[in-house]
Amino acid sequence: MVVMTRWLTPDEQRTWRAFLTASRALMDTLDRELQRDAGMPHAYYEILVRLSEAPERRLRMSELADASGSSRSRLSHAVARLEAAGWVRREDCPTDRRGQIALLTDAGFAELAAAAPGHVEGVRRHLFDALRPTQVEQLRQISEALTEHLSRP
Amino acid sequence: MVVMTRWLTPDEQRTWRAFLTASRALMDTLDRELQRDAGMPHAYYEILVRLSEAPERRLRMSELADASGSSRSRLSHAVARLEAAGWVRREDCPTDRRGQIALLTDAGFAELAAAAPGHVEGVRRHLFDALRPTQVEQLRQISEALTEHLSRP
DNA sequence: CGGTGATGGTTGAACGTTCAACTAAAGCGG
DNA sequence: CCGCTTTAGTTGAACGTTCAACCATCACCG
Repeated sequence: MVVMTRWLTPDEQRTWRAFLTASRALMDTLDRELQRDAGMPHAYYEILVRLSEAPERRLRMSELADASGSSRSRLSHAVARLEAAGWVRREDCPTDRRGQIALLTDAGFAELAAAAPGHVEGVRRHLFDALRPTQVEQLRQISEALTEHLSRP
Repeated sequence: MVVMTRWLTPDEQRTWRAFLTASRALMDTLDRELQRDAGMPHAYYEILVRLSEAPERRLRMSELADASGSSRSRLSHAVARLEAAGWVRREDCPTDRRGQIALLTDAGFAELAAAAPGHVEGVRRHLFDALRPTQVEQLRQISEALTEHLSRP
């Protein structure tokens, strides 16, 4: 079956490349800052954040994977490292013998508390300082539409 | 010196998380599709694209690095792999004996031509089909503002 | 019940990226 | 022309991610 490719218009082309460049540059910058100042990649930071927001600072591995946007495998490896660093602990799940619960230790919480201000400052400087309030609102709507669309059939 | 952290407002918080989730999901999806259909990660695809657009399909390594948003080191490793696959070749630069020129081979061009339609279709489906024309325009302006801002002092 | 498929999570290998160290050549000031 | 700094690019090790295979347990249904 022959299917015609729906190529991008020049405008779309330009938007796509601009988005690619901008989001890559932003993420790279924040990742590098976090690595330099807190010794951890952004993915690990986000795992700690999600744990810190959970009731009792504990979450099932799969919920944590969903919340932090990691694959299960990625999370397994990551939690193994975070556990070695003493920032996270694992416990068996009482209601499901297959399950594991990850919990943020006090040391992990302290680490997060130390890293947060610098990182938030970075997000503000590199992202929000570049945008007008209208654009912030637009970016939110675009992002939400995108996520909505991506999580469909 | 004590510096007060400029925390994020709830609106900014929401925007930041939405953006994070959306861009990660989008990139992951496109990367996975490209890996499945063309056997290469998105970063390699982009290197091939930039080479294909250059005069005579050749670029200095550093120009290629800038154009494709890679670090020099990343590009070195990547080109080594692309060369092993027969898609790219290296040549000495005649005007600067330190320099290297990467050039896209016919095999590489063919590979790219085979991969492009599927990938473009993915970009259209996952990104542009989710947005209204106004939003596409907004996203472009936001992205350009961001890049502009990031490439400053 | 007992089988069958789905779910939760881990593992190791292959891969790609980063970081710091390094070589070599170019540019520049005296 | 000689040192000094800068630029171009590579290298290897450490790290993080992906992918596929895997084990264990659970849930459902005949």
